[in-house]
Amino acid sequence: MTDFIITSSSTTNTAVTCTNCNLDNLCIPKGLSHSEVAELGLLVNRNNIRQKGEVIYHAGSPFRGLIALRSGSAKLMSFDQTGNELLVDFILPGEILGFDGLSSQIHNCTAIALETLNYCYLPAHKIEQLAANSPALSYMLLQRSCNQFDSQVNKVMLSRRTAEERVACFILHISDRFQLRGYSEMEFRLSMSREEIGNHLGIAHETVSRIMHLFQARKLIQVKSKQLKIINKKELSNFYTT
Amino acid sequence: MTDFIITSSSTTNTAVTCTNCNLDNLCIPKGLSHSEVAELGLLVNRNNIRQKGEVIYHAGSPFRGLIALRSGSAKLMSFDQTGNELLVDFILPGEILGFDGLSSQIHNCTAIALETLNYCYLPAHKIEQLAANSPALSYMLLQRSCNQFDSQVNKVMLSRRTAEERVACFILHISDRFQLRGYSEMEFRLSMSREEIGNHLGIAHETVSRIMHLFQARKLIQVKSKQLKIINKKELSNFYTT
DNA sequence: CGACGCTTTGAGGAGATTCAAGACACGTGG
DNA sequence: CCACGTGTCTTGAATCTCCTCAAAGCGTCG
Repeated sequence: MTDFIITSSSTTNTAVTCTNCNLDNLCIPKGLSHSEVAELGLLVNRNNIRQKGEVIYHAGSPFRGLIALRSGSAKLMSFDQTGNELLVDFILPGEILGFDGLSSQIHNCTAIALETLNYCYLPAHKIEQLAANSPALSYMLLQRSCNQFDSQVNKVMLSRRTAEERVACFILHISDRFQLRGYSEMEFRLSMSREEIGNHLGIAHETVSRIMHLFQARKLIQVKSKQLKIINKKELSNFYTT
Repeated sequence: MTDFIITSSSTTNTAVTCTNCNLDNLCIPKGLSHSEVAELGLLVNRNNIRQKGEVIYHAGSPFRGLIALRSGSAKLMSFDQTGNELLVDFILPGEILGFDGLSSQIHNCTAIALETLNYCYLPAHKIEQLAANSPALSYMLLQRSCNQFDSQVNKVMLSRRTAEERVACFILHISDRFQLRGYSEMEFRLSMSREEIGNHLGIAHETVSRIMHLFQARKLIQVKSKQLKIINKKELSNFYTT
């Protein structure tokens, strides 16, 4: 069976810059001019690798820059004083990581690889430099950051819905993000465990499992461990729209 | 009894600019140089008034700029397709409103006055201009925006805790924000209803009421309708730290 | 092949919701 | 100034959703 782990096809290309990266319409370059992308390309630090379970940055460590995921996937975790942990978000290729450290210059969250991954990073001291040279780029960063705010608002809204609605929304959201990256939106492999999904959605992992199998019984999806196939996308979305 | 509605003492001063505003160390100017504050002052549109219940901006309307609250208080609401509403945040003087529209140029949220309020606003087309002239200022906006992200993460974390923990946290958080603005942190008047608190915390308004009176029975607070007095702040904070 | 971790499934229990009804506060008009 | 009406707040009882605890199945990797 095909493995749906996302891998950038250009990782084998040694001369990749932001200009010829295949994620350019998802990542920071999206919407920038040629010359701006070229300038960005000169400042970016490429080909950083992490294996499954390895930390990209720790909560409490100084902010060293923004990170753009090239391939693989990661999870963004937050911890409070009581040791309670929250899986803030799953990160897919083309998505930006690190905003949690920009405000105070200290990371509030910990980023951990869910599988082998490759990322680029834009050093902190170069962000201000960019802001000076390219207002459009700095405005774009601001937009990206605000976008994260919007998606957090959606997350809070979701936390008010029932467990079934949350799981339906999670499946559809992941599906959309796979599609945006050129992968099948109907059948894919989840790189995260039930435990991690549950943590992210605010429900017990047993509940995640129960509901996925309930959806299977209703012929909305087909699930076997980490492999997932959407059968009736429309009804699945009606599910949490109504 | 003193009314705890926050009012900027300088509203009667006709020549207020960012340079002599008494909220300068809470609002956008915080951390900026004299000349930067002066430049900001020239771009800002002042003395906009809204009465209780009036809308500052609507979800779906085009982004027209960032708003800094001078006096009074507001609530930031979000609505999903199903008509479900979420009270995203309460806004106090010195806080920035409008990030929800910066990413897509269309507001995702609706901002509504909780009482008579006064605000300044920085028009959208001037934000890019500012970014060009003052990298520090644009970087500051980015920081502010990321800060919002951090506080949303905290909000999601809070949504995992029990109802009692949420109410305790809400009281302490409001208390801290009053203190930061120079008002008593131990006794104040809530400008929002139980319904609005419940919506914000993700619990029924009956539960808010029950728990506040439970806290009163435990001699942690004293509550009478909208008037609130903190008796034992330490134990109240232990409450959700342990 | 065995051990470990992840997933599934079941039963009982706790916390919060919903519905309902009464108390209180505030503003309006007589 | 008081009576009235409306909206907010409080309190109670029944219900429900989801959690916790427990144990068994499945897969994977050394």
